[in-house]
Amino acid sequence: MGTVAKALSLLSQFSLSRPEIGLSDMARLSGMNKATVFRLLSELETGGLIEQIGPTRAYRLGSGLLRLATLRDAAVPLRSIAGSVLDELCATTHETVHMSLLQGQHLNALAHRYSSTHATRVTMEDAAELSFHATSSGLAVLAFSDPGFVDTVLSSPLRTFTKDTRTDSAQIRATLDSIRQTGIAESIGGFEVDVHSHAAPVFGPNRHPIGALAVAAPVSRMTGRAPASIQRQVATQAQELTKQIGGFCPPDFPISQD
Amino acid sequence: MGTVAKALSLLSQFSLSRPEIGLSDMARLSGMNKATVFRLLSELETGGLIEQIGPTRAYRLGSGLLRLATLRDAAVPLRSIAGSVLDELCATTHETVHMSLLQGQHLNALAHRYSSTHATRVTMEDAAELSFHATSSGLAVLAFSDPGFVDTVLSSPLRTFTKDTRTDSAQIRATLDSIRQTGIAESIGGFEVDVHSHAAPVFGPNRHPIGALAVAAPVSRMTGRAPASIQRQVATQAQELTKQIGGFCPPDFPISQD
DNA sequence: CACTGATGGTTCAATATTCAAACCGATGGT
DNA sequence: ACCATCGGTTTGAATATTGAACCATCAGTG
Repeated sequence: MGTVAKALSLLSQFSLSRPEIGLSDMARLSGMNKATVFRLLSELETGGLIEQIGPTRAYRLGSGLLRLATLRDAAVPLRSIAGSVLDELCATTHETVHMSLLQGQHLNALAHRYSSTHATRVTMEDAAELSFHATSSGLAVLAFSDPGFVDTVLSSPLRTFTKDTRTDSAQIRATLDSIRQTGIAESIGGFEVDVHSHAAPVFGPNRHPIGALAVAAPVSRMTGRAPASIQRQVATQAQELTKQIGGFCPPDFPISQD
Repeated sequence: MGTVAKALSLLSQFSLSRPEIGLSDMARLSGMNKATVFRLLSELETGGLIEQIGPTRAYRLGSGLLRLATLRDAAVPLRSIAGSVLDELCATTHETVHMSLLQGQHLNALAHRYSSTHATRVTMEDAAELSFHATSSGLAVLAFSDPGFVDTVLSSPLRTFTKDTRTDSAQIRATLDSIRQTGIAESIGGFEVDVHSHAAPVFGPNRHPIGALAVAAPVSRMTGRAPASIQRQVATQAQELTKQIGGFCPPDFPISQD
């Protein structure tokens, strides 16, 4: 692992639940030497990617990220594009919709929209981590990830979130096969009880999945023609999103492409 | 310069006007060897901070920045806080307001608001670079930066943007002294003709300036009591912003602090 | 077609950087 | 006073980085 990769791995130690990390903690979390971590953190700090807090001397993500994200957004307005896609999908499905982003080994919620049509809705938290095996978004991404990554994910312990969480790796592989046929993933109460969600993968410029677009509804409303309708809509919107960010579907993706 | 710093310096080569950069270009721009640049770019890519575009093989800022910026924003909601401060300042001054962020050696616009009160307004571009010696925001930041940085800035060539741009370094130092007295910086047509702007610095947790809050108006409207009113408002809002992001004014800052 | 000058990407020996463990001063709890 | 922990610094030994030259490919040009 190169030096830069190590430095970047420090960045990914930060999360919603751990927004600030001290030097020694960081060394432990990353499994690297304290001196190494210190130097890396110092360099990241002068680069503005992290900053040190006064009294406790802990580190947190820095303000320079805002500028870089602004520039990224200007070059490839994913957020705004995703925004309009989310608005559209939310308006037509009348359910909670969200988009997630694949970040290294993790899938995280990036943005979401609630519909005001129904009194009950599925609630979400931005930047929340999504499980690969238990969420529709995770399955959608996994189905089109390279086999090595799938092996990595499925060979690590699969957490049970609800009584309906599927944790049998062979069964999940079968599910991935069927997702590859349809381009749509589904999870019924596997991550949160009473939530039935559909998701479609979104692809980047390298034809690899970069995330997923999903619709999450209460189980009770997903009856009759509702699932089929939502599947169609989430699939087309995900396709649209892929196209607008300059991405391409992989050759084996089932839905029409140009 | 360490390896990580070099890698990060590649990131800062991207700008609004150069959102995509090829390998050779990047090597030229950064003054580093092509092989070095390639390895750094590769590592940054696996880290998700940049990504490579299909056909042309050029590089651009990556989607991983969105997640990091989201996390940063969750930890220190500068963007949302700045948003409400900008809204407030815009509503009370009826002029274009913006916030800028100090990023290493550069000051960049981060967010802005237009007022719809007047038919004429000053327009802005997000992530645009602001000159230190010619803008009110730049002067506000410079006045409270450490002397070494001031020397660096003032000893490099000072670009002339308009006929009213001040480029005499001794004169600028005198201006900085008076800014230190008042806590407010001013620029009349020094950066863009016909623009009269006022700015106040915003401080981070280390009592160092992290950026500035500014109000930019047409020269013709800055008459009578208008400047004094704007100065008061931008100063109090900048103070408020500093407080809300967990920052502290330096000991020599003239405006009341706790 | 061959030549030219780009491009992105790769190789390898010389070299500068990074690593790991021990150490330091300060702080805080017992 | 003690012990543990903190952030930070030093050391020779180990390792990664460097830069020039090289390759394949492409686009334009005579």
